Amino acid sequence: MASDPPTLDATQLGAYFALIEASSLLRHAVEQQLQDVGDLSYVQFQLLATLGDAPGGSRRMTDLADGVVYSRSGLTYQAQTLEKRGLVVRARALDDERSITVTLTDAGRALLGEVLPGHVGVVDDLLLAPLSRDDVATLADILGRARDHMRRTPPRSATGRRRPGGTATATG
Amino acid sequence: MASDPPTLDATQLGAYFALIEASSLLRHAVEQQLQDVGDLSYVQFQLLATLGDAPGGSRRMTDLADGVVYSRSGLTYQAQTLEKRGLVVRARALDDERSITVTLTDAGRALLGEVLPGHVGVVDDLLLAPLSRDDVATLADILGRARDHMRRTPPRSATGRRRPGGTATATG
DNA sequence: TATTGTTATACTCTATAACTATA
DNA sequence: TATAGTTATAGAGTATAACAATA
Repeated sequence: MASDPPTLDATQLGAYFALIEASSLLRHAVEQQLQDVGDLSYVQFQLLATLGDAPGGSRRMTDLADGVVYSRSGLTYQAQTLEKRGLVVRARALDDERSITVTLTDAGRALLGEVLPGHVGVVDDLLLAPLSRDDVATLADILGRARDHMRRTPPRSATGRRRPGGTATATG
Repeated sequence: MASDPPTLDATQLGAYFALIEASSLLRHAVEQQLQDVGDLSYVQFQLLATLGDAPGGSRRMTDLADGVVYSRSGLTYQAQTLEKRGLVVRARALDDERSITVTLTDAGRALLGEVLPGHVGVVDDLLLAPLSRDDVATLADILGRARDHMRRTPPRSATGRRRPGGTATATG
């Protein structure tokens, strides 16, 4: 009658831990480089890079949030920070008066260009170096599927699995 | 004469982005569960779990830090927090008077047991669900190699790649 | 001198709730 | 009413530097 498998086998654990630790190490190294070279946090870099890929360097706030930030106020905070530094500009959207359009400035694009080579260098040296061409393709495929699945899967706060029994607080 | 490949090809970018986004989504979901059920941050959970795997539930502070925390003061902070909640105990090490041994308490182990099923559930539902058995094994292999490589690779702050040319600050 | 760990401090970031304005 | 975004605020976490104690 038990519906939850309470454990993972060794392989599953290995995949999970490897994912967490590899991404953590990579992210830490990348953050270091971005901070050193561009005085940017990773989130800020992601926002700039997202804008850099967008047509006209513009995106609505809501669209910008996508996979990068998990709360609206957090995005507002970062957008303000970037705007103060002159890396982006915010303006009301033309069609929808509620929306704000965030646009990459020349300075923002320049900084992106300054930071990018080193960024790529870190990813190259740390993540890609020990992997074959096939490995990289396989990794992209598997993790791509996992990511797509996670995107589709809603947070299950009120779903099934809660805590089993008693009180959760462990002392005071 | 160019030594830095300034870009990644589509596959490499795909692998990198998929890694970052998948791990970010997974981590966010797991953090939510840990917070809800055990009032634990991910780092705190990692520390408890590391102790749970250690012989006698004990580790020296330095050893505990390993892949989890990137500064000593950060570890001290977390260890204090966990100790205040009665989840771990700290005591001077027997052999080396400088060292502190951190030990999981019964309450700590209990909380770990309370949190673990849901934790596994999230990993199962979010990461493993869309993957075949082979995918998982492959993922563990590839990311395991990447992680091992990163562990061995020292941070290259003073190494080769710095910023290319002019000033990095983009405005003020 | 090098290592282990703590403290003080300052800062970044995130999230929640209340709020404004437009659709 | 629902959506887009901001503000106020509070809390968690992190890192640096100075410090004490042991090896």
